Amino acid sequence: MSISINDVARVAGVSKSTVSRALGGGPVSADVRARVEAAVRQTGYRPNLMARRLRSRDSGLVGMIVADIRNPFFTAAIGAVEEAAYRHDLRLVLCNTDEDPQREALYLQLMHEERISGVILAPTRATQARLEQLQLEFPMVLLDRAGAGGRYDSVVLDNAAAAAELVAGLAAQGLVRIGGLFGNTSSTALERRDGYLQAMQAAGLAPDYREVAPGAEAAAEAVAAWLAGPSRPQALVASNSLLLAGALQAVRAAGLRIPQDLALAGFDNERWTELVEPGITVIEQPVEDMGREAMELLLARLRSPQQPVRKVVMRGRCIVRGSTAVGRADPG
Amino acid sequence: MSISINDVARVAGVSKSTVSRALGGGPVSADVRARVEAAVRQTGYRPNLMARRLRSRDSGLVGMIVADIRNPFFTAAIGAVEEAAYRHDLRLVLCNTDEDPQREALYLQLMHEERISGVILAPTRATQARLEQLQLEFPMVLLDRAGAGGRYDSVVLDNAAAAAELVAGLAAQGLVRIGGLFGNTSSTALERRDGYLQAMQAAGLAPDYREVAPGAEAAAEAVAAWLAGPSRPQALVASNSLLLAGALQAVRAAGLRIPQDLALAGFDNERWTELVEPGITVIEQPVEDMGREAMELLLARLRSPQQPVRKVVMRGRCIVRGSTAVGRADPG
DNA sequence: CTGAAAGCGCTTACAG
DNA sequence: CTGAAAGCGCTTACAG
Repeated sequence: MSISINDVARVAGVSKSTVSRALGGGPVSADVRARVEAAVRQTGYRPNLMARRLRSRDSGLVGMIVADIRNPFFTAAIGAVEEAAYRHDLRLVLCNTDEDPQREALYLQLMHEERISGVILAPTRATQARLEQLQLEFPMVLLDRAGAGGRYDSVVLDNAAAAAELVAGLAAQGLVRIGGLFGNTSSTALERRDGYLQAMQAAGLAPDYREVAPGAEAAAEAVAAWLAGPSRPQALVASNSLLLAGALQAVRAAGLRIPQDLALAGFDNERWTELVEPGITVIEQPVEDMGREAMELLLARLRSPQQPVRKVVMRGRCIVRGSTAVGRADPG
Repeated sequence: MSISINDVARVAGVSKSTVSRALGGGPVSADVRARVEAAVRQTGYRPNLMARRLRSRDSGLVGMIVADIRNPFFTAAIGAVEEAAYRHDLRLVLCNTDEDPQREALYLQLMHEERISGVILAPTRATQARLEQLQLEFPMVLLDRAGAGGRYDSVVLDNAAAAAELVAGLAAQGLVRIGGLFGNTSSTALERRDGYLQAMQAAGLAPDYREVAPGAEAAAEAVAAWLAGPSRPQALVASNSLLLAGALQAVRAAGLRIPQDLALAGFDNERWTELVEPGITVIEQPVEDMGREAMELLLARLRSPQQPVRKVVMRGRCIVRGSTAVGRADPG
């Protein structure tokens, strides 16, 4: 049997109300406080959070639902959110949906059953569409994937601008057949595709892109077929680091040289993008800031539920490396 | 105000006991079951898990405490554990300690306060030492880091054998100054170091190793100094993928060729180890299996608390790539 | 098969 | 400052 507040009360010789107050930092006499503290030590008492939360109607829990825990972008975001939660004395319940809308729905329901204080979510497109009509009982902040919708606070990258910057850089080097490789589950990929399309049009180039499942395997397959096909691109822009890795894998397998045979650029400044040769040109996302900011938005919303919806758009940083240095010497 | 079981009972025209039974799949008449289900739909009722857990004394929660969420090994392990938890209708509470023993202690205490059903832990050495005397109220399974201790079920790699295999491979190519690079926080690193030492001795070679904080930055710094020093190694074995990446970074910065100037090998078959040129020789860990197995051990322990302690040791697979192909043509 | 009652371990008005 | 009482939303013996 577990030790309860009653045991402490008995040992300290006070009522359990008083123990509760002493533990909660309420107004108690110094003598009582000392006796309670001694009793806690003596009994090894640890409060039961289930009971505390049930009674106080505050779960002290924050949920985070991400689409792919194996994507380093999300891992880094989780780390930042966890850190922030820890600082605010909140616990983080993590859910991984593997881009499955059904699991997203299930987890959102579960969050409700947990009477969670708030949720940070990176939804699939499918879920995103239904989010607007959803009547949630807790505040939610969208991270990385927000779309145009307006009901939720969100923190995202300026995806279109970032993708456009990559394309513009390639076009400026005289490349013409610039292909795009985008995930097919996130609004983020959609926005990057739009930025790609706009930049291609601005450069007077004909777009050519593929949308694939957002993992390295699917990307490798798609790119392998693409490279073997009739309209081989001169450059490829991939919309996340997993797609980028898959693309690189296919390029290597095809025996093509980078950047002479194919220039390559993508998203997320993973360490390996600097370790391969030549290094890969990427958009670096301020992912730690994004995670922290998402938590800040959530806390602000919890404090004042009625405040206007905020959308924080962050700027990516383009890191130019050898993979796009066409016509120049490889700096690697 | 939230909808409670009382509201459902009123709408269905039965007592809340009956609602509870109907929802829990207990013995109720078909008529009542239908009415309860209709009432649930009508009211939009969702059970309050806090209350349910408090009463039933079963949290349905599994905790996972890892040292570094940014280490892909742990990310993959988390994914596998989460998947298994999901299948068994358990929720996963994730905690990240950043290799900080204080946070480990805090989280373990928290797990108790959550009345968590069980915990999967990858402890630092500091915590590991104290684990034996700890009197936990929940079962715990050690993942990846177990040491010699005997009180807990665990699933680990045969670390010494794996490290020895890497060293033997390098020694077989006539390399003499084979350096080791190990993390300074985990028993895993310790075991890999021991495997390294044994293999060096078996090969009649003088060991030379460094122990560093288990991150890429510290590794890069240490290796940079090492390479610039008087006894530059001919080969380097790194005990995880972060250290390996840091080492590679330093090698690149020093302008050395792999494997001619320096052979390189390490742990964890991250995708990038195949994408760099030459590819890096690594020990692949069956990380998904390890995560799944940890959950299996935990479930078995929950079912029969008195069963003997089990330690599952898994074998790594050595994947030989160009980074250790000294004296042969680079296969990359 | 169903309901009334007790109780899980807390916190929080309410008196004093 | 302290205690007795009520109650958070459930589940689970206990009767019937």
